[in-house]
Amino acid sequence: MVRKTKEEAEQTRKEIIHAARRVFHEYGVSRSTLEKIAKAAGVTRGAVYWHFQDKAELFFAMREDVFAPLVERTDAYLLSECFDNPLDAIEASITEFFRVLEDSAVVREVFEIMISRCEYVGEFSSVEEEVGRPAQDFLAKIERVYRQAAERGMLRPGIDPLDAARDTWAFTSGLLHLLLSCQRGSDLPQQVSAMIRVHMAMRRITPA
Amino acid sequence: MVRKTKEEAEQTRKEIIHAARRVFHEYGVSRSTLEKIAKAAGVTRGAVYWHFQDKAELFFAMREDVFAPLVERTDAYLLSECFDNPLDAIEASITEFFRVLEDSAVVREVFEIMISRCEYVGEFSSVEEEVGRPAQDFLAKIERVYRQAAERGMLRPGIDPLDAARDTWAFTSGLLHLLLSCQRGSDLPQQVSAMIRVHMAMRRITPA
DNA sequence: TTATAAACATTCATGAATGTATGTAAATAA
DNA sequence: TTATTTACATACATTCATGAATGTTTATAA
Repeated sequence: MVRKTKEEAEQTRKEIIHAARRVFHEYGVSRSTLEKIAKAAGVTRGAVYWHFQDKAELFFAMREDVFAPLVERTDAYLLSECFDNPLDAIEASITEFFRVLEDSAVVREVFEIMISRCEYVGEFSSVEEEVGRPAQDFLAKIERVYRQAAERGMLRPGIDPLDAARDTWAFTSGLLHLLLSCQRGSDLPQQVSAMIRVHMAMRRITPA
Repeated sequence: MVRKTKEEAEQTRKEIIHAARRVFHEYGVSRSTLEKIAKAAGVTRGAVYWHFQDKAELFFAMREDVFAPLVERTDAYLLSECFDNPLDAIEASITEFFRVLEDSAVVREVFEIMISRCEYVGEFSSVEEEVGRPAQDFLAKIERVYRQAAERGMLRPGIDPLDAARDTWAFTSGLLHLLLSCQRGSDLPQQVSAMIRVHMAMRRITPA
């Protein structure tokens, strides 16, 4: 049975992406042969080559699948006007990010692949920029929000908005990396939300 | 001419390690063949196999070469009794770490290899633990120093030493990752020392 | 002085992994 | 209904990396 219908074809495409994620996660990207991925998806290499030009394109597809909706979700909090304190928006956005990371095994797997199971050289060096861009964007966004907080007198006096943004930027990046590389027995996952709260508390005005 | 003297042999061993670093950095670990490394070192694969069992052992040797002295240097600041304010010890230690990273191309290359040019799977999954251990140790050490600062009344009231330590821990890790993955045109390297100063300033008692 | 072993170089067999080329049956358009 | 794609599977050629085996000097110990 060859020649599936369009929907079926789209389905196998998704299955290949899912299989790629599992195989990438288990063996690392460079040791993940297209044969292994194909087998894990229940197809042959022919199918993989039909849907994707090569391993790199498959990698990009896998990444885009989870990245776009994640950025959209966190931005919804960050840019929301519903918070009367902009600092709450930042805290909610970061908290949401790590909640998704905790709840969704798929998202976590993709991040683990990107952080500790992929070599950013050759065809993959462009990925580094694509991964770096959201990070840069995040810095720009929280700087704006911190500035709003300062204007409304809700940022602790003496703290420059840009400085606060850079510090939160590094904090978030570090927490992500530590979380993904922490041993199984670590209690870090349980500390995450508290760490975020403490981090933000340090830049709030003291509640008299 | 084969059969070198012991010192010459040790010299070629070091040259193989240096060559490995350059090749790892350019091609990534998995695409770095022992043939390439050997050629870069001016020897053949025979020499590489003589000194190291396989690529993994060569990788470990390269890492250990720069890691041990670096930890020693930063710990010297962190555990020094010369500072009358423990927060200065933390600040000096972190600053020193990033200064070495900025000044030494060798150190930077090794960190870049470990962070974005190596897949932590298979024989290399143990590296992740070895890299994670210094990070865990760092957390424990700065927690102790923060506690000293609190006892001496030099930590801003309302901040728990453990909370401060965790926040600094994440900040440092994040700054490292952002720095190593930042684009060439970025001005982040110039901001590093200021960011550290700002970070620490937020937990110092307000200078009246 | 000589036997031994160190410090490599060279060669070989083997096993992947990749990309491409070709085969094929069914869906779809005309 | 038939011609043409589509959506794969199969087969093939080529390249490349690894590990082991073996060869070759020469330092070094006895």
